[in-house]
This record gives sequence, C-alpha cells and structure tokens, in this order.
Amino acid sequence: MELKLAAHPPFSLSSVVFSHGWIRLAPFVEDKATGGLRYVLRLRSGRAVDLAITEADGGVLAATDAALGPDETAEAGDAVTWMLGLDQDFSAFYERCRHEPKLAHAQGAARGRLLRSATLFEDVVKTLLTTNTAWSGTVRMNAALVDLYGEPATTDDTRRAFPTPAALARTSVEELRAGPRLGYRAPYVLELARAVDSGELDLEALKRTELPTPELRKRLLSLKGVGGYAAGNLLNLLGRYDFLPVDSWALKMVSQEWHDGQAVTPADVEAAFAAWGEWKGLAYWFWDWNSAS
DNA sequence: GGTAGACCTGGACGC
DNA sequence: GCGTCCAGGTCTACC
Repeated sequence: MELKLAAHPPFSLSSVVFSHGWIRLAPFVEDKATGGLRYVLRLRSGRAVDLAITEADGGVLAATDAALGPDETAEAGDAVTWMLGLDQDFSAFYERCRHEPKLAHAQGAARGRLLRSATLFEDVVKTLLTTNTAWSGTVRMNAALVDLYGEPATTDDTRRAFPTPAALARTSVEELRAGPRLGYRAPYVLELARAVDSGELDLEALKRTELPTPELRKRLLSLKGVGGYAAGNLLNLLGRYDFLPVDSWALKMVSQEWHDGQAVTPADVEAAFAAWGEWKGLAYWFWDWNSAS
C-alpha cells in the first residue's frame, strides 16, 4: 500500500521528526536512508503494520508491504495525518514570530508541528515515562513495554506496535515493576490502561475536544501520575500551547537565557513566555536558546 | 496554599 | 566490584 497525504504548507518532515525526543521512542524509528521515519501502527482490525513515511511533494508518502483494505487504508491515513499534524496551520504563530529574532527561523524551517503517537493513550504513557527519570530511562522503559506487550507487525515480527490499553490492562503492578521496570510508575500506567480498556475513560475523544484549555488541563491533571509538567507536555501535543511543560531543562534554559544562571522557579518560566499567550508552548519549544545543552 | 518526604532507577563518583 | 549519592516529577501527608 502507498498513500499520498497532503500537508498544510509550509511543511518539512524532518522538522516534525526532530521536533522533540519522541522519534527515539519505539515504535518510532528514524529512517536515515530516506530522511523519514518508520512506525508500527496497530489497526482496529488487530493487525499491526510497519509504515515507512517519507517526504513527498506537498506532503508525505506512507507505505507498507502489507496489503490493506479500504477501511484500513483510510485508518492509516488518518493516523499519519494526526501523528504528523499534516492539517495544522501555524500562520498566526508565524506572524508573531516575525517580530522576534529568536523565532525568526520558525516559518522558514516549518517549525510548529510536534511529533505525536497514533493514540493519546500512547502519548500519555510515554509522558508518564519521562517523569522523574533520565531520558535513557524513558527510552529503556518504553522499549521494554513495546517488546513485551506490543503486537508484532504482520510483515516483520521484529517490529512491534505500542501496547494497547487491553494488553497492559491484563498485566499487574508487580509484572510492570519486574518486566519493563516501571518502578513507582507501574500503578499509574496500569490504572490508566484499565480505565481506557474498560471504557471508563475515553482519552481519544480529547484529541478533538472543544473544551477550553484550562478545563482540558484539569482532565489531564486528574490522571494519576500526571502533574503540571506532564499536563503541559500533553496539551502541547494536543495543539494547545497556552501552558508550558516546565521541567528541570526548562528551568535551566530560562535561567541561562534571562537570569545569568541564577536559580529560577516555574513561575519565572511562565513569565518569560507570558506575552506569547496561546502560542507560549510553541515559542518555548522552538526558541533559539543561548545554550542548547 | 505551600512544603517535606517518599517513590524508583540508573549513572556518576569514591573507595 | 561495591556502596553511596544524586537527579528526575508527582503524590500524599502535614502545617
């Protein structure tokens, strides 16, 4: 199957792929040969297909060796559109950037889109795995979850999809501690998986909700293990940029950028980008920091 | 509303 | 090789 998908201009696949660290988290894989990426997508039919996504004129080409029916093809197209934010329009953000040298590169480099997973469930779990650990720990825990509980791709059983809520709901806290070594995060991931699997929690509905951002943030904060940083990160992935994912890196960057290396608080980070209003998150993500370390 | 301590793991460091 | 310390967000209990 090959599927051509158009993107709202300007668009750069590499800009999305390297927008943040998600490309390092399975089942995402950077495809250095093409400059694109691969991702194992689990379809509603239960099949897992290994997608190769490359940049094409005006958008992307999504291809897989698996033969897909019309419904599966449409589902894959919707998933890729969501993951890459192909329909997102950042013209208002770019207008603001024209007056800010630190973001002068944004439009030319087609900055704005943040790589996201096929489901919000996957992005919430991944965000939980970023909390209170080094990045190497996040990569390790995520890879273990995929290896242990992910559906193998139909055409390559060495590649696996991210585990479904049902697959994780069948585990136990003890198993999630011992296998993927999630530590204290195990009960949070299990509770989330069981709530989604049972239908008690419809996370995917939040992708297109028209709830005001503060209300949506409250919903996210009600999830066990999701605090201010995690909620900010998830809001940004959902296309809501008026809250920041303030973590230790943000504190360090703002300290170096505006406070001569002196310690700053989360309130200082918020204040630094307050003028950006509904675009705070994007200004933060793509700011040309004095120190990129 | 603000704060302290616990949670868990891996990496850095000293011995 | 072993033990200790620390970093990384969130939760809970307490004030």
